[in-house]
Amino acid sequence: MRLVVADCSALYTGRLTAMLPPATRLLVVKADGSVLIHSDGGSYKPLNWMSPPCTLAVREPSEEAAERGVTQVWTVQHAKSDDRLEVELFTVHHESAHDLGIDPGLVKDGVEAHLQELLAEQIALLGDGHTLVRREYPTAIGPVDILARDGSGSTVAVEIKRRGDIDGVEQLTRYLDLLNRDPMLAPVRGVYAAQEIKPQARVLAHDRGIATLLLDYETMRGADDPTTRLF
Amino acid sequence: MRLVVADCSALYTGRLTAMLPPATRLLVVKADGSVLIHSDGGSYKPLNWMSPPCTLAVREPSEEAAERGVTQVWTVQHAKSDDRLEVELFTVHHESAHDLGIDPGLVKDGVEAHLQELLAEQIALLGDGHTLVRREYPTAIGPVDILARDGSGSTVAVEIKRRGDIDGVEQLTRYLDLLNRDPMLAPVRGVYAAQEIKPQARVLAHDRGIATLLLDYETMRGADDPTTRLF
DNA sequence: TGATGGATTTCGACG
DNA sequence: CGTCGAAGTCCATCA
Repeated sequence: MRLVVADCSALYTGRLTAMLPPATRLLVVKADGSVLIHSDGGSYKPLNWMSPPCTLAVREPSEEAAERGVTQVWTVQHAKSDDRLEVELFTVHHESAHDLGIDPGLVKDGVEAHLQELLAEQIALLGDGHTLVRREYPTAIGPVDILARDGSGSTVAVEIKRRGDIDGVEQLTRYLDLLNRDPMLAPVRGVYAAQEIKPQARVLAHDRGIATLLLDYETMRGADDPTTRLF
Repeated sequence: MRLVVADCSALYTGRLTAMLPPATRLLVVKADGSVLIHSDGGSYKPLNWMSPPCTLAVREPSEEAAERGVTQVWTVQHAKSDDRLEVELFTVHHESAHDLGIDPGLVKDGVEAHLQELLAEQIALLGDGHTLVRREYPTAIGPVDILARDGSGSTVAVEIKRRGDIDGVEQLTRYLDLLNRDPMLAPVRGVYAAQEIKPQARVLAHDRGIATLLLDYETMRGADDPTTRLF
């Protein structure tokens, strides 16, 4: 990995065109040739970048560019598309290279898949007497997150989201349309379960006879068997 | 901005729980206190990070940690939530600090808004005889990207996407349902225009009587007035 | 290898 | 300040 702090300007052309006026920035060149241009603010997203696979070529500035104070020109060309990033470097304030080796990677716990696990374990959150039929119940248009039966034996389809937006309601509606055509299952009720449900999504869901269920991850995690946790 | 290259491990707890085993990585501390942990590969996204507003506290390791070789512990606490990032540093290979100043920011050209402008200018792409009614035609559930009339005077509603996914078809369907209730406009045809249309979206659109139109940005940009371009 | 859907999404616009 | 939709989205999973 190469780190360069320099005054620079940049031009990206590809899926869009984006220009970066001259300023002092951090340039990171990773082992795979990818380049990140970071400012001293914002979030984790660089101002500009090139994703691998790509190649970096460093060359001398043209005479015209040299007169503007440019000392190096970086051309980063994507290997499989016309995406290209051109960086003009003026003063270089810092430069260093480091051997990092390969990274063992990240271990995650607590994403939507985990919410689904927990709700399947704690299916009574849907109401007393509910039993799990199965997770990822397959249909022609994709799997339903959870299929269950309520106390009276009728079918319940559950769509789980971390953030309950309107598109999740659309998705569940499509599943319900399909499931209700199956005489073995019909009538099927819908439940939209999420850690957070947007007002518009709630309104649309209730409008379509779909119940909403707010999931409390901390509580659910607390109630689950701690031996199944990753760490 | 502070740059540190060090052997480190990290633990993030907040919206999820994520663990990073020990390895050599780049740590970036931005002026606003935010922290990025980058490996020497992947994309522009860090392995782990903390977004501003947050505060970084550096402290000595506990006795137990010191015995494991830990030399520093960084605790990055989000200001408004319980999100927290804990980094244990072992050997530090590099450390430097740089004053970057504020960044003038990025200038973009060629996003969805631009596609909409170009299609409005070149409305005949919908077919001979089409005329523009207006862009961002307001409805109760949000603005329709483009409203036009075809050669015979009947109304056409256009939804524009860069990438034509299934949700765009759903969106246009909702608009059409609504617009078709207006006797002044009905019957309204739908056109789904995008630089790329996913097969499922195409099938669903045609199933609902919605036409699809593939947009070629380069050609459209070539046909437009070059003086209106940003650069 | 391409399609699909989630994401610690981030980011910008608008009400 | 929330809400909503786009993004050079990235990314893993699955067919």
